[in-house]
Amino acid sequence: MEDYGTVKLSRRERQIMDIVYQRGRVSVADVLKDLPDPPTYSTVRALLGILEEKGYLTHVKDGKRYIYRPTQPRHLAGRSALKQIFQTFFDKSIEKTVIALVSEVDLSDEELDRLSQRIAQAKKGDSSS
Amino acid sequence: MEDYGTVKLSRRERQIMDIVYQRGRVSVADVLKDLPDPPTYSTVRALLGILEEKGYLTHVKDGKRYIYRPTQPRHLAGRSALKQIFQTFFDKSIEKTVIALVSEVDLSDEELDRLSQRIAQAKKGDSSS
DNA sequence: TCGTAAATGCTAAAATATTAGCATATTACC
DNA sequence: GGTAATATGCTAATATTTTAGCATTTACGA
Repeated sequence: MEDYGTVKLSRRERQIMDIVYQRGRVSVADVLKDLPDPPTYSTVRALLGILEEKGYLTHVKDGKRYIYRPTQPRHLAGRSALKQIFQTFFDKSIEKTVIALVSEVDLSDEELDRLSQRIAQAKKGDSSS
Repeated sequence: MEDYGTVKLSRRERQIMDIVYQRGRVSVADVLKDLPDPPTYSTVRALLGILEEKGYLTHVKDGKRYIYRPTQPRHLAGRSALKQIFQTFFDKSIEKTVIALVSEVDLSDEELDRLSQRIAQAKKGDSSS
């Protein structure tokens, strides 16, 4: 599946995909609730249909309504997105990106310790969790 | 400045902003070179003009051509982008995001060590790089 | 200096995205 | 079963984005 962050998707489509990945599974009403400058119910349905047609979503029926889910698993989509970010803003340097990430919020000392430990561990097992 | 990743920008505009942030400063020809499914020179000029009008870019003259640069500094735009990513794909967990990032590429043992050290350091000085 | 290559200014057409509205179906409840 | 509430199916209008083309300007070298 193509990287959805940069290419192919329109503004609204992107906004919707973000909501879908945040929630995991969505109804039309869910999406409507989260969309900035929310359009009408009809509009959201149309967009979801387009995204499904393009292959980014599938739906199943739940009672009388549709529940949409992404076709590409969340962790894969996240990887693609991260790749895009660290290529664009951080000179393709993982290290720079991690530093920026860590300074983004205030982590407690314990959290920082845990993090550096887990990274240190990664060089051994690489347990593909 | 508004987060340019999710809202307000069209598909082409986003593609162009990504190129601008990757390169730092761009001529029309630069952008054209990097755009997927490249349109014409004219088209790129129009888009750059729009982005400037919207406040995302400025230009200066360099000889007879324009050089465009982002108005928002790269590291700030990167922070916004990262925030968006870890909220959308990683349950707002810095830790999950870092793990994903580190497993994205094969880092050498030294690099991993250095990284975990720098994170461990962050809990003390927080020297604003 | 004068010509030429390569840039920008501007305008308008074409394509695409976004939206709304009406018709129809499905579920739940009395 | 009948009915109201709440879905979806589909179509068409509107808005925006994307594109190209022509006119004009600018820098540089013969």
